[in-house]
Amino acid sequence: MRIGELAQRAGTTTRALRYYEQLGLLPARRAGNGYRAYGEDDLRLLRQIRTLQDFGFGLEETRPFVECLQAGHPEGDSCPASLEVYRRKLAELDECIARLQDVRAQVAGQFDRAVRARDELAAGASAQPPQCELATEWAKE
Amino acid sequence: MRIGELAQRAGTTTRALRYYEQLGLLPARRAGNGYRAYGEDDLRLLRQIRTLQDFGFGLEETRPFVECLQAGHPEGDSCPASLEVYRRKLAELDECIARLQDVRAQVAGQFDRAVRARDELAAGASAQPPQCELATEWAKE
DNA sequence: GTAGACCTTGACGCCGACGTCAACGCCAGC
DNA sequence: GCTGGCGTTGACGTCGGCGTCAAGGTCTAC
Repeated sequence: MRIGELAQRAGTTTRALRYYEQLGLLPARRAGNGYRAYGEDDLRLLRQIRTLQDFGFGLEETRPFVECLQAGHPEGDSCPASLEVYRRKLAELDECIARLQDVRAQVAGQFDRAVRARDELAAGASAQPPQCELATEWAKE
Repeated sequence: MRIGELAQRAGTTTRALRYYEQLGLLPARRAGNGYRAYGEDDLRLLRQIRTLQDFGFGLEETRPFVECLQAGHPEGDSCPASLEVYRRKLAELDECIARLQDVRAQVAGQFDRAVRARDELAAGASAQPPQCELATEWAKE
């Protein structure tokens, strides 16, 4: 299989494959004419890479999984190093989610405060509109 | 106030301030010798920028807030354009958090599956250890 | 033989928010 | 006058994961 076919079957591009090879992540045999030659195993590796990438893993973080498959193990995560990456990544995800939730709460607080301040100004001009915006008001204007 | 002092008081660097000026975000008056000259108002603007940056806002997203302050409004979020940015950002945050939570669940699933597969292999060699790992096992090894 | 569809390497571009360095100007204190 | 610590502009580097040329080689079909 040549690079174009592999790229297409994996839903990626030839440029990405060349990049992976440059990183030593997905080495390729060479045909007599210098063309890269891939096998079905490489498709497997590539799918593993793409899956992890969709999870937000960096390419270097996929390396243990790829090496695990290359070593002949049944799954990319059959090796301790891969499990370690899972653990690290889960911790990162938890931290990231917690941070984002905290930020969300703060931004929502600022937003509500700003809206209330605006409505109080408006209340001075007209009569008193009932102030029942306890939570975030959505898609106004 | 010269650039170094402002940077120090705002907890940032001179390079960042020059960058903001380049973007037209934080323009500076010039002293006779060509030095940038800032006032207390600029410190206010700068703090607004930094606060929003800490929330994960891009510099362009801070612009409405800065312009709002520059226009003489009491707060950076006293203007409709700023509220609009808040709304967009809240939506982005919600989407991002949901995506991360989904990813977290998938990674945790993969991790648990891989761990069970490993333990099943180990169970063949020794006796049957009680398999009670319903949830994620943490910090093993 | 020639068009065109594939392949090769190499190199620069991109995004954001600066870091870092170079080479120079300005000013205060000694 | 000279040193040291500010300031100035300009330009290139960083990080990741490629996109996008450019200039050529290779193979197939007509």
